[in-house]
Amino acid sequence: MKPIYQRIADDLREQISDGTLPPGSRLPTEADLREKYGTSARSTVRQGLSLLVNEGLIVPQRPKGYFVREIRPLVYRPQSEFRRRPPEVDIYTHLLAAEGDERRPAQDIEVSIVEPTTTVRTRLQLKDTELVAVRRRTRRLDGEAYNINDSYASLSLVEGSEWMTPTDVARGTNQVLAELGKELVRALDEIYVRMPTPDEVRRLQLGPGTPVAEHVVTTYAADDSPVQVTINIVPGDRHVIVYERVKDPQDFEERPRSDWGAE
Amino acid sequence: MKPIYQRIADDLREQISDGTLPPGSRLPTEADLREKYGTSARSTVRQGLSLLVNEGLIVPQRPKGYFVREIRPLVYRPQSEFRRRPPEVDIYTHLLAAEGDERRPAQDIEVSIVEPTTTVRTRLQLKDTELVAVRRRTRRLDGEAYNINDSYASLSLVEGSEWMTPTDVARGTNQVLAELGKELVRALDEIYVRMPTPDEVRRLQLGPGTPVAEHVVTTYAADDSPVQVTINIVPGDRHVIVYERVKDPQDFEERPRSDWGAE
DNA sequence: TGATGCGCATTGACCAGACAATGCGTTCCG
DNA sequence: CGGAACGCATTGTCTGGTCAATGCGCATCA
Repeated sequence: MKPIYQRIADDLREQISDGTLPPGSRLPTEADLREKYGTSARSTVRQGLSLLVNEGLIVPQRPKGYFVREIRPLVYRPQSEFRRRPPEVDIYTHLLAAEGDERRPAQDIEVSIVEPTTTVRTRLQLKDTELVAVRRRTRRLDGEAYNINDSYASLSLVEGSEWMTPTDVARGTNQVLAELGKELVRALDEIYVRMPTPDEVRRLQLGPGTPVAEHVVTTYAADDSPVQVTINIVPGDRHVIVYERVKDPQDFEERPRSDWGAE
Repeated sequence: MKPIYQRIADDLREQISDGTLPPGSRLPTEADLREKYGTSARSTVRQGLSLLVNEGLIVPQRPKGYFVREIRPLVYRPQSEFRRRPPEVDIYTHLLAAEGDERRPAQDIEVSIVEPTTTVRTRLQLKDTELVAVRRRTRRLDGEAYNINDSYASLSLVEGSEWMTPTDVARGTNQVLAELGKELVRALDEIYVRMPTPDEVRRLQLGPGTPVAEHVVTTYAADDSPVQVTINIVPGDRHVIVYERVKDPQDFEERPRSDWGAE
């Protein structure tokens, strides 16, 4: 026999996924459920609801009740600096509605000098004592934070340059790096999927049960030396991460082994 | 004044991140914590611990106690079918240890004919009545499931072909599609970050607080018609998703506006 | 009319227990 | 010596409450 709190969660989850409880709608109150499932203890009902909360399906709004979460992802394109036109030819756009949605963006920029974390140090191949400069940006849409974006570079490289101004750089910080002799020609993207830290929850105002993608970009100059590490924290409930790939003509008859879009 | 259960969670989280409680180590028992924080009610302590459980930091093991989770991500490379040599030149490998780790892989394959979900139908641009074939694979490493991989294609395209055999296809199913006149030349990757469904928890034996990436690959033929949709479910605690990008010489002096590795 | 205050429904935090389930180690017995 | 039985520590499920916090609507009053 399944525990009561699980039956409650399963039943409600079912109703959410089959549309009986559409996004934005209100769930039965704890008291309703307590009665319906014949379980007197409120904690049991709460235990069931907390499952759904941690799955990111519902949010409690004291004292109004529990509501089915509404999500509306934006498109996040790590490749956007590469592409000439938005997507190749836009055979995809019918899939990805509401791009940007014409809502006005804003961002905070803050520059400081810090000791690098291990993540940053290994990727920039720094010596133990070397310091780095960091350009921290929090991006907002209609005032709501939706993305944290911290770039790190060796202090000796960017010191005194425009890279370190805490304002928008019109021609782009990559251009600044290029003028410093480090044109970025290659990048490695690592995407880690995890739950947010309490700090991230605060800065991004994340609801419960919302995972994030930690998107670490290491960029390299033509001589294969790492130049910059950027760590993006991307809330899962507000974004789809999108990449486009084309078959490289050079690498044509290689790797016939496994399925494509697989592995 | 912060609630007790939060203080408990904060203190323990701190100890985990600063190494006082290393991965694999055992936490104080509920009774210990109850005493330490002077809170009599067990439920309060449990509430605090459940926060950490849902953040994926600890796992309860009845009746042994709570333990700090150990994670060891594998590298997941959506682009692997493109690349000729493993990574470009391998200037990255020092970052990504334990690639594959020489553990022997295995997979279940299962083929069936189904009505497409909305996700699949829109991406394959199918008519309402059209059926699709699906090739479902569950991949294991040392018996442990680590990846679900379902490919969909229009039934009329693959019916009767080797694509539908529920066994490994030596030359690759992409080759089969090529022989059917649909060589795959372009792909769109969408990555959604979310909590798993109960079904995914079961199939992948996910611990609590483990988010997943839903990686949807739509592949296109040379005439821009969609051929196949593959949905990968990638557990966050076992994988890093890795992409490599190179600056396209054609698209050189474009997009100077925003930072690179940014958006 | 408009602002103020009050009640009320609902969730948040906490208390003080009970009994069940489950691994693990120890003891006991053949 | 080897296996079965038992006890024990610990978490899992659930009972049956209390008081606090918080929006919201409604009534009250200037």
